[in-house]
Parts: sequence; C-alpha cells; structure tokens
Amino acid sequence: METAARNSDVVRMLEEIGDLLEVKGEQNFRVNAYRKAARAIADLREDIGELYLAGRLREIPGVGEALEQKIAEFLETGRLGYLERLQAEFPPGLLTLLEVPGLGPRRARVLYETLKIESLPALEQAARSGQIRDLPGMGEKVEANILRELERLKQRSTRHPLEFGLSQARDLLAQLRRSAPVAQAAFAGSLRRMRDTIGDLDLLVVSSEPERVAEAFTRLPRVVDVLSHGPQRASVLLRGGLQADLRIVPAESWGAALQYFTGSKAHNVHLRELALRHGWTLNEYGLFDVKTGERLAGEDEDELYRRLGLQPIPPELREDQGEIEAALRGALPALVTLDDIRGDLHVHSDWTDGSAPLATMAAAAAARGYQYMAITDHTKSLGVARGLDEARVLEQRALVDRLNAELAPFRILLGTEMDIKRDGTLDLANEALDVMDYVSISVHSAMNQPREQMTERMLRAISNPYVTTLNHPRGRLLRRREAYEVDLERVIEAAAQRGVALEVNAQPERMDLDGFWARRAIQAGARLTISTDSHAPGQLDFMPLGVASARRGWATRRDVLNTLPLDELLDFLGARKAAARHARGLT
DNA sequence: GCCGTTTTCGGCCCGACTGTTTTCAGTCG
Repeated sequence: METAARNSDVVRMLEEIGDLLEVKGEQNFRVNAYRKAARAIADLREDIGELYLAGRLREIPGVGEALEQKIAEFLETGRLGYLERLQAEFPPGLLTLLEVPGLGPRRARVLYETLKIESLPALEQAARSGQIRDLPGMGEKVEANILRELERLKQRSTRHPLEFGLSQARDLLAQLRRSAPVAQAAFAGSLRRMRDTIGDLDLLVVSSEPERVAEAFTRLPRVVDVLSHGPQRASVLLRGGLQADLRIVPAESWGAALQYFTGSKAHNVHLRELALRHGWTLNEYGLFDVKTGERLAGEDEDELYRRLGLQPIPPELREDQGEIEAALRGALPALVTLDDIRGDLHVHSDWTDGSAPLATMAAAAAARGYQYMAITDHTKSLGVARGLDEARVLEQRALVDRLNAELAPFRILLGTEMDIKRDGTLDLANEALDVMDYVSISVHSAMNQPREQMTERMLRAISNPYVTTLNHPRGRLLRRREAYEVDLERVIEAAAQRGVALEVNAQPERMDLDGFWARRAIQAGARLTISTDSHAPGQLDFMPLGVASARRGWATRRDVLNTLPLDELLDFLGARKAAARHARGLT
C-alpha cells in the first residue's frame, strides 16, 4: 500500500510546525521536540509509510504518542489539521523571513506585528525606507545587515562539492600558518566528516596568540568580506561565495574543540546527553564534572570518547545513525581505508574519452602502489566517446596482453564500461564479454525515463551473468543533474542476490553511491567497488573521496571488491565468468 | 513534546558574537 507522503514530506511538515511554534513564542523544548523528530526522520533508512503500516513509528527516536498520531494523520490523508490551524494564525510568507541570516523567530514576529511584513520584498522595502531601525531590539545596524543579507540571498551559492572544499581548506590553513603563530591546525565540520557536499569551511587552530591569528585570518588574500570577528573566532566570506569559520582554542582543549566542531550537530547533542547522565558536561573546552568542575578530558579527541565509555568514533560515522550505540557496545566496524585498496576498477584511456594512452594510465596506477587496474572504456552506443565495438574490444585485448607481459606482476584487467540501452539490453554481444576479465555497466542515455521503466531497465541489465558491477547507480551529478528516478532498493536487492557489485564512484561531482546508499547496499548484502572513473592519470588521486563515501556507509575491507589481492580477485572473476558460460550452455 | 541505571515528573546541549542596551536578548553553529 502506498501512503500519501514520503519521508521528506513528513520532515518538511514537522519542521514547519517547529518554525511556526517558535515564531508563536512556544517554549523551546516543544519546538525542539519537533525538530529532533524531523532530523531523525530525515536520516531514516526506511520508508516512513512502511514503518507506519508496521506500527513501528514509535521506534523512531523523538517520536512519542503525540507525534505518532500527527504523522499517522499526515500519512493517511496527506494533511494535518494541527498544522493547518497553526498556519491560519500567520500569513503564509512569514516563514520566508527566517531564511535571512540574522533574522530569527523573535524578530520575524516583531516585523509582522508592527509593520505587517510577511515577505522578502516587503522586508526589503521596509529596510530601504528606514522603518526597521526604530523597532524594539533593532537599530541601524540590524537594518543595514538585513539589506546586506538580502543581497547575498539573491546570489546564494548552494553547497559545494567535497573536493572543492578540501582544496580550499588546505590552502587557507597553509596561508594561515605562514601569516600567524599557529601551533596546530585542522579542518572540522562536514569537511572532516567527508560529506559529499559542504556548506562552509570550519577551521580550527591552537595558538598562544589567538587575536593575532583571528586578525591574520580576516586579512587572507581570498577573503572578500568579514562577517564576524572576535578574539576567539572569526567568520569570513571567500571569493566564490564559500563561507569560512575559524575557531582558536588553547592546546588543552584541542581534542574537545575538534570533536565539537566536527559535529554533526545530532551526534554532539547525543554525546552531551550521554555526558550529562554521568554527571558531566561537555563543551568545546573539554569534558568536566558538573559538581567539582574537574577537567576529565579535552586535549585528545580519542581520549574524550574513551572517557565517555565509547570507542573513538571515526569522523565519517558521526551522524547519530547508531554509531554512538555501537561504540558503547564496542561494536564499531573496522572501516575500509585507502591502504586497503589494491586496484582501481574504473579507468578510461584515449581509446575512448580518456586523455592518456592505456600504458600511461597503467603506469600511473602501478605508481600508486596498486596491484591491478581495470581498463573500462566506453562502448559503441556512446557515440560522443567513440565507444568501442566488438572488433575494437578484441584489438584492446591484444594490447592489454602485450602490456601485461611488460608490466608483470602488475596486471591490467580488460574491462568495459558498457552502456545499458534504454530497454535494459546491453551494448556488446556476450561473445565480446567472454574475452574480457571484468564487466561493468552504466546508464548514459534516456536518463529521464519514468521510475518503473528505469527500474526494470536496470534489473534486466544486471541479470546478465557476465556483469560484475553496476557503475554510478544513481546517476546524479552534483549541482547539475538529479539522480535517475529509480527504485534503488529493488535494484540493490537484486544486485545482492545476483552477486553484482555496486560502485562507489569517486569523481568529485558524482560521489555515487554516497554514504547513505552505500550503507543500504551493504545492509542488503551487496558488495561495493570503490573506483575513480579516471579520464586522466591525475584523477586516480580521487580514490580517497570514494573511500570516504564507503566509510560513511560503514564499509569494511570485506565489503569492497577491490580490496582483494590480485590472485583472489582473479579467482573471483574467473568463477563469475565460468558461471556465465555455464548459463549460456558453453560448458 | 519526549523520556528515564538519578527521574512517570522535571528535566531537556552549550558558548561566542552582535547589537542594543547599560545587563542582556537574539541569533548562530
């Protein structure tokens, strides 16, 4: 049975209630209850409609009796009487005022009640005509800030790809080290958790002269605007629209500050509640006994976790998705690392749309310490890439064999990134697949098919027994293209059953699967590959991004195909091919 | 509104910065 709403609809509904209650002046704990539940549902790995039908809504942390009833009503009817009554108390545009940084619920309410402002254009007009400076609690600066933020809002930049944030952060920290006395420096926030996109940069520094560091930070070359500036922290706007926040702490607080500013917010809140139950309090300066004020931890991050009775939790897991419970039991997974990766299984050459000869790509892979690399050039349907036909595959087979004789013990696997055609059939004949070592498949065309059609297409494609891996299964391109409409749960289930691996693609704008879906795949029993989809030698260095996504999916070494040493991988691929031949009646 | 090896009632994460105000509310992360 289909319910009337999806998880994201429920999340939006609860957040709106929270916002409206806050504007109304309702007590904070009630407001936070709605927001906490919204967060939990946003991170949910199951369909909330199914949870409801199974009578399991109360299992969601933060959902009690009252919220269960409201969510049920919303799922059944697509509406919620309680929310509609709340909405009726305020004009529909009022909540858009909260999008302006510096405007919270109190000021939004004052603006509405005194000046009848209920939209951003009305806000701008009031600010321009100098009406806001006379309101209680506001003044000329608030008015000027509103105008400034409205301008910024008009050209608001969305979230940025992780790779861009990492390079910006590394540059900033290097510049800061050169221009001020910095004892330790690191980045925190979503950058350190390696989320696939980041909203801003969180930088952390230890210094005995914090004022000088903050000052130097605001004067770095790429800073275009200083948003706030104090002795312990400063926020700036960088060229290109990225915001960077710097925090300066004393050395004895380094670990606590690193923990605090790495987040996530939900993880931190959970951790603090845990501390409180011991009679301790946790802040960015350390872990303290509430009664005596004694410092229990703070200099070292791992020690902080251990003092709380937890295994140290890798930053990639800190999303309050069960990692704290697992760490309490000592049951955190041993996450896959870059060192575990034995080869790259998705690499292009100048035979199709890569920029370098096959031999160059192989040498670059070998230089990174890999035992193997799969060359996976495109196939004939992808005309723009001059994709290979069956005859060219045979030519490539010959070249690969020659190179392997020279490069041993390094091994090039002859592979393919074969197009899945719009009806789910594959681009090359089985005879061509039979001469290959590794077959991976991708959707590159008709990407806007309806959900049911795309799902059937992928299911049909992975049913070919020669197929080892489904590449970039969601097809999204950050900031450019949404994911395919597809029932990925069904595709993952089928892939798990057939032993088909799902790729974690490390291209910065792909990051596909991301951590969320990687974890889903592992839970379903599917195996992952982590590959770079390199089109030039330097792109092989994207591998850490893919490893990060897999780690965010709780992947261990054993969940990832290309952690296998060469001989074991060859055994695995050989067995698959034998089974494929058997299925075709060739044995 | 949620929740419980301190509690079924009485708690609920914590501090910096800004601006307006003369001791602190509002906002943010």
